[in-house]
Amino acid sequence: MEVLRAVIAKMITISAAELDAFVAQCYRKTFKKKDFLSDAERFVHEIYFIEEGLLRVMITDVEGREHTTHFAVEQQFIADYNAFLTGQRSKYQLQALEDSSTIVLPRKAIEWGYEHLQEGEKLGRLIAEYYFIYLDTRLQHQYTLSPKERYDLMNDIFPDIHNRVPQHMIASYLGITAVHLSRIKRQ
Amino acid sequence: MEVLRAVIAKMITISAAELDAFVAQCYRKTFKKKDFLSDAERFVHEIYFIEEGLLRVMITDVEGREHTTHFAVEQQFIADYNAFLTGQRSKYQLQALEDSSTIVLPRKAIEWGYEHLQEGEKLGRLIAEYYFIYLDTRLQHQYTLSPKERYDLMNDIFPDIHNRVPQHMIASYLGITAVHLSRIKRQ
DNA sequence: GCTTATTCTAAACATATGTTATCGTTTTGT
DNA sequence: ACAAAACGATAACATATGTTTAGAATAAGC
Repeated sequence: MEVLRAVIAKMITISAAELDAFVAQCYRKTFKKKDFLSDAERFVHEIYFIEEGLLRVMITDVEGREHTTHFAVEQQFIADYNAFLTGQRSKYQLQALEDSSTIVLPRKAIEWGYEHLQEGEKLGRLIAEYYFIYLDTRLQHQYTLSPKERYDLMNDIFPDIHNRVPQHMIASYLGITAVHLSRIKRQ
Repeated sequence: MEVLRAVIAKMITISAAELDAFVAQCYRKTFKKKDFLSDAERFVHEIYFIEEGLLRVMITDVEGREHTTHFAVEQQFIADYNAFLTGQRSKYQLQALEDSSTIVLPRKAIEWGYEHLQEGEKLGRLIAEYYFIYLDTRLQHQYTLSPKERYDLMNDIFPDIHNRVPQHMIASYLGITAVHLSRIKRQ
């Protein structure tokens, strides 16, 4: 749990005792490649912290088509945070794209944190802000960048993604089809 | 400022004295139809609370095309929250679509709130969460609903929008062209 | 190590959606 | 009250992007 402790300690001021108490309420859970952490239509009561591996968030539309909306790797949090917050059924699925090791932060631990950690609310605020910034920035790119530019940007930010996830998922993440991405790369 | 006080009091537990002190750091600002509250490429240091009127958030792409990303009305907050949080230059513009009255929450007031209000951090968390949920839900709809369905949904949620904003902005908000929206309505 | 499944590219084809232009109608500003 | 601007509908046309299919290259599973 060392990495999780370090990540939290970087976000807020927190004592070792507080960290102990918080982390004691979390537990490790591992997933094999292609496992689903969480399915659509379920109620969501946990956030995952990724120790090792690579996961994605996807959503399935009425025609049964999958859309990948998010990739996450080591030292990041991942969840259907919307369903977690609103209490509504999940619309997303979380899936491991590699064998992965996660730490589960159950709702109880998080709410305990809001009440008992000195800066628990601040941690919650920072996480929500982080999620918002991530989403909004992606949206901005969707509006202002061409598929090709989004593709190049992704390669800058996450250079080894090609070796870790299949291209059709990258295409989906970029909002285009696999065929179209292949065409773009040709040029 | 009564409405702002009420909205805040509904979100967190807060004393009248705290509210007084907070609200004293805010001030009213009015805008005429078509005025810009805030321009792109600026640094953002305020959040607006809408007392009266209707505003939009828009972004301009490289080809000079405007995309409307958000409408907001009475009793809602509006801002380029991304730029506010990250300290980067604004990518969005905020524009009044009707003569509007707002209350400006300067960064100083908000940061003062985090430090001095009993539940200041919680208020910040709730606002960030609200923004996130809003964005994420829109994204979900973009993935899973057809333009026609998104149009119908918008009419359910915001029935009088047609009388308040021109159709080409609604189309832009839905992610389609004005011509296409006109075609959809014909059916 | 062999067999099966997955992945990427390519070509041919299909189409939803965008673009441009026109024309009444409505709204706005002075 | 009038002129100018903005707006909504429509038609004709253009095209970027999606769809389907096939085959060769890789990777995965037992």
